[in-house]
Amino acid sequence: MPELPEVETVATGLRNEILGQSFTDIQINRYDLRIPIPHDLPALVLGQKITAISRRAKYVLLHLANNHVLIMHLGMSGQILINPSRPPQKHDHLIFTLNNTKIVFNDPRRFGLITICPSANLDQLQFLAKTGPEPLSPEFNSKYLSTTLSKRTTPIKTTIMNNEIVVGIGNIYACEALFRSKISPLAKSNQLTSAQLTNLISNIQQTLRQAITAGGSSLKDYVSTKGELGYFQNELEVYGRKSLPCIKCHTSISQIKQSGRSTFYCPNCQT
DNA sequence: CGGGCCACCTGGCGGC
DNA sequence: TGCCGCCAGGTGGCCC
Repeated sequence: MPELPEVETVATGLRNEILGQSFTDIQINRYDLRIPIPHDLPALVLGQKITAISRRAKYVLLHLANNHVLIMHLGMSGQILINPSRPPQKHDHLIFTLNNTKIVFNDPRRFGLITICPSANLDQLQFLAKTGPEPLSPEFNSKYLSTTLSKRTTPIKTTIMNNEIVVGIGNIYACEALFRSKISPLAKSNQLTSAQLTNLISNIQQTLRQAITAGGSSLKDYVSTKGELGYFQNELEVYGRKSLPCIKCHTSISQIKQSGRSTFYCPNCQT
């Protein structure tokens, strides 16, 4: 279930628990995640102190004292659990131990990944090499967006989910931000006015920030229990509401497919 | 190069 | 109860 706010929440949770600690053990139960776990990962990680923890796009980055970065991605179904009280489970693929803390990486669908690279090579890493700005950064502004979209005829929803344009906006937040902006997900990217783009950016940022705040408030539950509490489910205004009345105008919410992904929108409010 | 489609993998749910 | 098909919050590759 991870979108950007959730990954941010995970990174924050890890920072609170294991920043400054060193790896004392690693148990790898299976190597074949989306990409194979490198066989030299344990050698590069064991004994190393975590000097910083950050997030880039939907990747959690653990910066190590030996100038390597441990990179983790949750895919569609991944969880990172800190000292879980539950017994080990089938899809606990990797377990890190740091002094008294256990970090469990669980991912039933194995769309997630764990890898490591020298810090200096991070930007050239396959997954981060061609990525656009962070949605919450100053670089993601209307000037950037209008320039980048000027020749794009792709529907705006597909565009804001394109990591080369802007990273970290998943399907739910794309739907929610477009709803708040009263922009149709089908609108061609290059036909939006600069006022619309400014408004869209503002709504993307507000929605993400709001969800990060919500994630933070239930952080403890999230890391200590099941993980899939759906802490922001209550705040969703359009996602998952097919055929239910729009909360603003009571028109029935539509569900369509765009680039293979479900899109929910109000055909009356969003034009 | 832009844009659409598909595959990767497992589990949950609704329908029959 | 059981089986089947469909669906899922991500991402990159391939093909036109």
